[in-house]
Amino acid sequence: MDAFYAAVEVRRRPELRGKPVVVGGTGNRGVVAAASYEARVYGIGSAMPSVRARRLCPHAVFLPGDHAHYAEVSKRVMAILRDVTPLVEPLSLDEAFLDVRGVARLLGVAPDLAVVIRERILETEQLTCSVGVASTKFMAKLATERAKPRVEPSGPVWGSGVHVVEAGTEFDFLHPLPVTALFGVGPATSRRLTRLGVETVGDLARVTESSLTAALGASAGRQLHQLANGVDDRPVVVNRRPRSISHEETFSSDLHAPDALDAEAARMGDAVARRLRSSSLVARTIVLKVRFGDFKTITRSVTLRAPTDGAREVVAAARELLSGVDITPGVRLLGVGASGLVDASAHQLSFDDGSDAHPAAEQVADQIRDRFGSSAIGPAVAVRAGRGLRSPVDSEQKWGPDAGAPQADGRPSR
DNA sequence: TCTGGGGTCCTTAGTCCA
DNA sequence: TCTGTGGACTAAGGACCC
Repeated sequence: MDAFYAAVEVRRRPELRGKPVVVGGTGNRGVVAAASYEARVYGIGSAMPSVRARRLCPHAVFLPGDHAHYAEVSKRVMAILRDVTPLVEPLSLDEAFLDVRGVARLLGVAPDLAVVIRERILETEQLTCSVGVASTKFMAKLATERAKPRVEPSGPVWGSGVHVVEAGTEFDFLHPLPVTALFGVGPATSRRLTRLGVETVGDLARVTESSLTAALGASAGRQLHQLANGVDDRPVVVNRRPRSISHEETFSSDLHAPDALDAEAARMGDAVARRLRSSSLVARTIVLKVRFGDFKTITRSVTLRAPTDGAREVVAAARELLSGVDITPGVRLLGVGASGLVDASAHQLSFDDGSDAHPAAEQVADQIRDRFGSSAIGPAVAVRAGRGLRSPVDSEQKWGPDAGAPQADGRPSR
């Protein structure tokens, strides 16, 4: 999807059409989640601090974002794709891989299907998307980038919408691209490759695999060597089970009070447990993430005796991990996560595993939240500490702390 | 400039055990 | 019984993606 969150907001509020629209954190610690192409003309891009975006284009419309709504729209768009083929692998809310080899005889060849998909999404959702067609996943992704709208100083230039990499022309397409275009090449890898004299994918293809593995490690070296040479045999995978579930939050100002942090850990642990239950998963490992005022980030984790989806166990583990962390420098961000996930149904509870994974009280709490909203009930420690019971959904809607959010520990702002 | 939130995967180091 | 080795597992951190 093109500038997905921003496009969805413009659809809801047609008066914003043609204007620079920025979706993301509205506070001074937030970042941009999506920018309309009109906003990108000013140099605004995703992951940019909101403060900087505001400086670049003060008259842009800044919106806080509505994750639940985007998820709804995404579900409908994915349904359109599944109408074409059942082999759909969602990559995020606004991206998916399709394997259309099996439906070509029935519905038409891939380039024609790409046009059909664009038309259907535009017709039913009034949203534009770009489609890349190629013989491998990573090449299709690069082709999609080529099909997307571009930004020039004079304004947005709407792209072709579909880009096809014909068989036999893969290297003509691939080799002139900068290495940073490849999936998995970020700033750190790019720096190392520059030291090897590698600027383009073509340069990369000429480096031996052994040189690459020596510079980047066995896994990354091998993978990049293959990609640069057009090799990518990953299939489209339809049902991926999540590997981890987490909640984290940056505070509007650093927290110092142990009680306040303890309450936050409890609230986030409760939210994580609830999401585990709603996904019918249990977790073996609980992870606490702490980012200090100087941005130094640590994680602490514990593997439980038995997998759980119980709020009591998750919260207890998170609080225990927090108690072992020196918080005196002040905490900018706190997060609680669960990994080592297995299907709840596959996990047989034993009599002596120390957990009762589905206490009746938690099921009732889930029902109350389903009916009256997620702020209707929460862990007592969060209530006692006077923190609002922000729900997982509320948290998902945020890209950084609110503008003007109250100080959680009552300290004056710096 | 000043860095969100949700994820995935990889590397390294330490420990336990056969 | 002692020692070495390698695999499995755990913990922590880093890079990367949308």
